[in-house]
Amino acid sequence: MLRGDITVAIRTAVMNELAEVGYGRLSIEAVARRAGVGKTAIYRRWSNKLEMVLEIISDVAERKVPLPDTGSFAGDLELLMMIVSRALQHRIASQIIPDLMAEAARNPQIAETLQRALRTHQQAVGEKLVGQAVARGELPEDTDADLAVDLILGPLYWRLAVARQPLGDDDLEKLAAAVTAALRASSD
Amino acid sequence: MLRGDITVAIRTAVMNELAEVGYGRLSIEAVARRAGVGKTAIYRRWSNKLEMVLEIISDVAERKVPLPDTGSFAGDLELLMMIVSRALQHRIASQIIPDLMAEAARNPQIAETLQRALRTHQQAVGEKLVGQAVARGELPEDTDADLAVDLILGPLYWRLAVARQPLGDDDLEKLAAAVTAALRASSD
DNA sequence: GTACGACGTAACGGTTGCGTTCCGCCGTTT
DNA sequence: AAACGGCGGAACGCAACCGTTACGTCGTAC
Repeated sequence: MLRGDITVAIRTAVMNELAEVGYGRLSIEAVARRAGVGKTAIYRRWSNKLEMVLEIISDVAERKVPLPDTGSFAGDLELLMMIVSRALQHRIASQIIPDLMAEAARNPQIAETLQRALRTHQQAVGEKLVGQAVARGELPEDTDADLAVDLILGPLYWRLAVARQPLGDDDLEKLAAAVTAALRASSD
Repeated sequence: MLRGDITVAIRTAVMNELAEVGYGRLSIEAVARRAGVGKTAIYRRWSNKLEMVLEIISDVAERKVPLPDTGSFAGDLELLMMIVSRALQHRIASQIIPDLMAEAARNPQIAETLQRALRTHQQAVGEKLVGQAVARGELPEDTDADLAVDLILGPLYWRLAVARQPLGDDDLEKLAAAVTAALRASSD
């Protein structure tokens, strides 16, 4: 019964509004204005701001990242880091993600939604990446997948989302090499 | 002329309010209420919310971190990571920092203030740490100090401020060992 | 062609915050 | 003793947004 095109307009309006003003200052009225839609159309779909954002965000966040398998750990790692760095340099994502992360620190529902989306996929990616490398003999058997995830995503997130410094291909290579060295030695 | 005790009350109220509701929803009225102070006392000191927060934050952020020098790179690194992890696990800091980081993405003035505070100190710490280690022959001469900072702070920030998973002393050791290995190999 | 229902518009009363102003109080300075 | 000035409190007009309601339009299903 609800018109699909209008739902889409609202969803993209929410994303853009989130990027521009953040969750804290996001207002239903502004979303309606931006989407060219009446407030009623929004309240017909969701009962309040939190519910609306949660539904839209979790929908976007749960789109799976393709798990790399290039045949070598170095290749997998570089591909993964490339994908993540591209994502974190995307205009909207780079605004929304840190904002929601910060919001999650004080809103358990947002935290849970993000954790489910992030952790599930990232942990899976990390475990697959490490598992493949261990199976190939490229990494020690006792390699810690969680540690690997921290080492891979941490510097990328820090550099791109926090320090907000551009990351060139050469930087990416250096980073990948460093992470590889770190994990190779991790059984010491 | 302005009473110092009142200024202090306002400052701490701002910090607590920032931690609880974030910059986006921080209101002068709430700060005044929390500080047990009239709005006039606030407007007598700052002309608006942005100016107030910037002044207070930059004041706090510019308190220098003691630069470690334990005599060995491993010692320096572990000490630094311990200090940073302690700071990031502090209740108020762990709420305020990601929030302001996210806000910085859309407010150039906040971005500049944070960059100045963060970058200046972190870069200095990174360069000193790496410099000492290189001088002692513990790291290759061409070690990239920026890369080192990314590798040291990235995983910590990711783990504590983003993923919000506790970091035990053993995890810290593993992380430090991994970073050391990464940097040792970075001249390859 | 009639009934249904989602749509936009407009308005509602209520809340919150803005930045400003005026007041009376009170401690300090002179 | 008098003047000064920061203080809290209260109220101002204004703006934004909340969540809800009523209304008229329009496309679709029956």
